[in-house]
Amino acid sequence: MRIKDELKQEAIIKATVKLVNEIGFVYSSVAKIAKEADVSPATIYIYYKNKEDLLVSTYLEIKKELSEAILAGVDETQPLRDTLYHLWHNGFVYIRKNPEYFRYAEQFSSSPYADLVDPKSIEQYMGRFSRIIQKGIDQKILKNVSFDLLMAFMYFPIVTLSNPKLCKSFDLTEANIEQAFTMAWDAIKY
Amino acid sequence: MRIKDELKQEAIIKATVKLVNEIGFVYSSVAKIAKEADVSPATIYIYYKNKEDLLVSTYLEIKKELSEAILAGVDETQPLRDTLYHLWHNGFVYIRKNPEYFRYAEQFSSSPYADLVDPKSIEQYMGRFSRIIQKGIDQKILKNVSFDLLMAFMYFPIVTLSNPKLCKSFDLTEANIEQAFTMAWDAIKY
Amino acid sequence: MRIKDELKQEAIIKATVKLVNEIGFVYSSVAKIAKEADVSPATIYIYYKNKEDLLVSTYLEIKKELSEAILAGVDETQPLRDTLYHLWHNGFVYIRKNPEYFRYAEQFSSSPYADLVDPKSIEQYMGRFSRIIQKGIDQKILKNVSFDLLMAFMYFPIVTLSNPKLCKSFDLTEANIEQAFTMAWDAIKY
Amino acid sequence: MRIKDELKQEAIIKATVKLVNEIGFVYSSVAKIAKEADVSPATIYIYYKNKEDLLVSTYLEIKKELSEAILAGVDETQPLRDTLYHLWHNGFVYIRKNPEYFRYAEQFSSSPYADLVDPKSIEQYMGRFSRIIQKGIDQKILKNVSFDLLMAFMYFPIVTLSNPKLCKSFDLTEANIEQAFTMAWDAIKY
DNA sequence: GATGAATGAGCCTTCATTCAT
DNA sequence: GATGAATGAAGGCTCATTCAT
Repeated sequence: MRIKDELKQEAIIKATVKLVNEIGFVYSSVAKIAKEADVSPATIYIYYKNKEDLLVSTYLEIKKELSEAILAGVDETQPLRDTLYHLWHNGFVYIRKNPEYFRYAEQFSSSPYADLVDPKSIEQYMGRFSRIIQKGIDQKILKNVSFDLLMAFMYFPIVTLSNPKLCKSFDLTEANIEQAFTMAWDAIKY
Repeated sequence: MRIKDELKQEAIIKATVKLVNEIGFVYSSVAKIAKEADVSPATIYIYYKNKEDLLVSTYLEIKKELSEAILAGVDETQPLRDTLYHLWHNGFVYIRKNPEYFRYAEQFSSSPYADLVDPKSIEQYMGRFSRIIQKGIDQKILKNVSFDLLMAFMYFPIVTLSNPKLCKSFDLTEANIEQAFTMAWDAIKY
Repeated sequence: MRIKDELKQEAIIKATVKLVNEIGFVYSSVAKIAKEADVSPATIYIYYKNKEDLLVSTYLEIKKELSEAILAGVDETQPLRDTLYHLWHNGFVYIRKNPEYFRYAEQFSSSPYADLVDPKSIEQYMGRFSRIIQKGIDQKILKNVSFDLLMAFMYFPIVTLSNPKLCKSFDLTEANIEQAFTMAWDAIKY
Repeated sequence: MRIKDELKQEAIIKATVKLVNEIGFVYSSVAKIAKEADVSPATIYIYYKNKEDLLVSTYLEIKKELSEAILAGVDETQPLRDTLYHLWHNGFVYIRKNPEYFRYAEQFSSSPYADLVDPKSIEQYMGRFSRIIQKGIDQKILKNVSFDLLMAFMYFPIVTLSNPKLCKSFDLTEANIEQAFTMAWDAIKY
């Protein structure tokens, strides 16, 4: 038996991301993705159970990459503000380097496919971040509010600001990233 | 001749919103909407030029309602913090009362149909809010940062927190609304 | 009771002919015809049983006009060649003056609606022409061939030559009309 | 992989021709053609870009066949009258053998789809015929009149006479074909 | 493993016609 | 008589998926 061709799978993922970015989630049919990847539609069904599986897997792959990128090089022994800024900065840098992956994830999140993702598969990436936050609350460095609230000011602004549709004039420069962080920090600090 | 049945149009809008909330934007076909509204598919085309028109019109209608609700009773002579809290509170109250309209608008914003909306038709609702913010900056009450940044901490958290998909455990109680505002205010105040 | 408005009926016929000429038989929907005639679709159903009736009636109306025009001023006491030329000329003149009626009739003839016309309603107009022809045969002025054959060379060339789609460069000038007749006459004469 | 099933494509063409002949151009929907061909509607779109392409391609195929049939075995060294009779006869024979193809072509020619055919693709078949005619004019065997006029008496009568709708009692017997030719020849000869 | 052919279900939209005023 | 609203059926076409090689 032949083994699955990694290059082929990669081509499929790239085509998926590219098409979703170019023509949107709805119009990215399996046939079009196959054509873009220079592959038969049937081939996609060798690597993925169905379209849903393709889209969800691609999303999870990106989400994993993003999470790893965000947590890269984090040193929890540093002051909390520095640690959080490190995370914050990592997030923006990843998006700046991989805007098309980020946009795919954004589109996916607000599509009906999002409901199909097992929440645990996302939360696993949050574990460490969650613990860092909790420590900040315990030490009375952060406001003692719900996790959702802290996320709303420490994580989602990254997404909002990086979305050119929502924030047309916010460029991902170092100065802007830092200025935004100051605001986020002011929001959550005790 | 027969006059247009207002109830019929309303039924169409309600069916549209309901279906989009239940099964998502993509799967809400004209046929399904018609069935839900207890109307012939062809009837929809009496009231709307096409599917796009139906969806966009419904969105604009909601956006208008939301904007009016947010600006209702605003008194700019009050201290800025009070004014902004008033707006903030109005927003959450509207969403609490019309969660299905809000969710429709959210899904619409992140769909390809969003590109079809003339930006001006949205910005018109922002005018007054924008002036209030600018005054705050001029008086050095607010941080002197870009409008996008202030929006990211003063407006989009409303959207984020109200989205049960993103914030599962954030209920729109008065206490939570106020707590969230404190954070937003801390983020933007000078 | 009110009487039917002749102007309205005429507007409907004119709109029908105009639209069929402009956008073709297939695309001339009742709704479009109604709009062109500045009338409600329902109104058309007051004057005509259904779409078929509208189209057939319009056709018959034109056919009648054409037949009358062709036979106008015919004097059978003249030499046969002169009589036939008179008819021939009349035909071309009518078409030259009413190209849109002619084109409508042409399109109708080759549409499925044509099958719905009672052949008798057409043949009635042919009666006199038929007798003239028969006399020519009896007097051995014309070839003793079937009526269809004589029509193929004495009548259908009018239609063919007047159809700009088929004969792009044949203009309906007097010289051309006469030249064509000479050929037709040569074909049928004994 | 599966290779394209030639039988399937042929079935589609046959079904198209059959249906157009039976129920007319307008009512021959893709769905009905598919059913007649015992094929899925979607399959038709594998072989043809769209309905237009299906109809036009079928027409061109027939036109090509007809043209080849007409020109088959033509020997220009023979006397012009014999050559033309050969062409004339060939045309009738093809139509007699393939009446359904001929009727399809006729209906197509007078449908709005006809406008979509590149005139050149038709004219190419006319080239040789056109040269034969021109030689006849130069040698003063034929009347010195426009090409359209010669066509009106040498080509279109074939079409007219073969159309049972127009000429109910003209059978394509050898005697009739010859008789008709005599008339055509009389029309065009010098 | 890989493919292009093949498909039934469903898409958005328009149709000829009737209804209610 | 005249109308615009209303409709079920059907239009052409694309979809996610499976088949056969």
